[in-house]
Amino acid sequence: MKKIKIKCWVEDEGEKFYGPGPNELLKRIQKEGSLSRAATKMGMSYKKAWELVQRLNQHADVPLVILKKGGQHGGGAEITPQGLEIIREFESFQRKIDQLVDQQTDLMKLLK
Amino acid sequence: MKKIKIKCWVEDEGEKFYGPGPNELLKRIQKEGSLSRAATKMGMSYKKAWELVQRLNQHADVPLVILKKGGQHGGGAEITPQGLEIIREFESFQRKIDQLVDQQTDLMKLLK
DNA sequence: TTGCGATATATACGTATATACATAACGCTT
DNA sequence: AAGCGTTATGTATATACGTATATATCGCAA
Repeated sequence: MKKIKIKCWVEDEGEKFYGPGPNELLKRIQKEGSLSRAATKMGMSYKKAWELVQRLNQHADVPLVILKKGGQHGGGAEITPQGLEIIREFESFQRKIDQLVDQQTDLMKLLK
Repeated sequence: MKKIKIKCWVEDEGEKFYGPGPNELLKRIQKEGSLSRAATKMGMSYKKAWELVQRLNQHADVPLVILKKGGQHGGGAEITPQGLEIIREFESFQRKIDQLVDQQTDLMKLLK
């Protein structure tokens, strides 16, 4: 079945640093409390996940994710309140876009 | 400067066949009257452009591009009325999306 | 029938991206 | 001091992608 797809992200000087991937990663970090487990569960390599977190924190006034190493459980990861807010805003934007996509019946009629 | 970017396309069973690239190609074909010139001018290889046209025509009830080979000028390419309509509809959709993007000030405030 | 300019098509190559792997560093607990 | 699980980081490998290159095909004109 044919369908319109749309993808949005935030970039700075051509460097993407927030989009569907980072957004899902943040949500999984919140649930798992661990960057490695979050990455593994969404099929992303740990290295890539770690790099995403670096870029994310670099582009926010306040860190969105706090990574801790060592300690009782070996370390861990947690999302800051600002991180949670980004997730909410991004998904709210996504829903608005989805509504707009659903209205594009004229374009779809021209294709099979 | 940071900015929200958005990209939309139409796909069928995961195969993308219309988006910003094909849209620009169609416009250039109309201007140039030739697929090879259109591709060259937008920095796209002829092969890729030719494949795009095949996919495009395959996913419309009526061909969007007509390719002619041989003849006085060696051949050429032209856009059908349906092709022109697709361009109009796609760009109208793009403008609506751009408006929505401009309204997302809350998301941008969280990032630097 | 030869030449021209465009479309049509296959193959080889180079590059960029991501993954896999290996290893180090860390800090609490026992 | 040893062990544990996690974060931190470099390197090598694989793979997908686009591009470059080469060649064939077509139909009108001279």
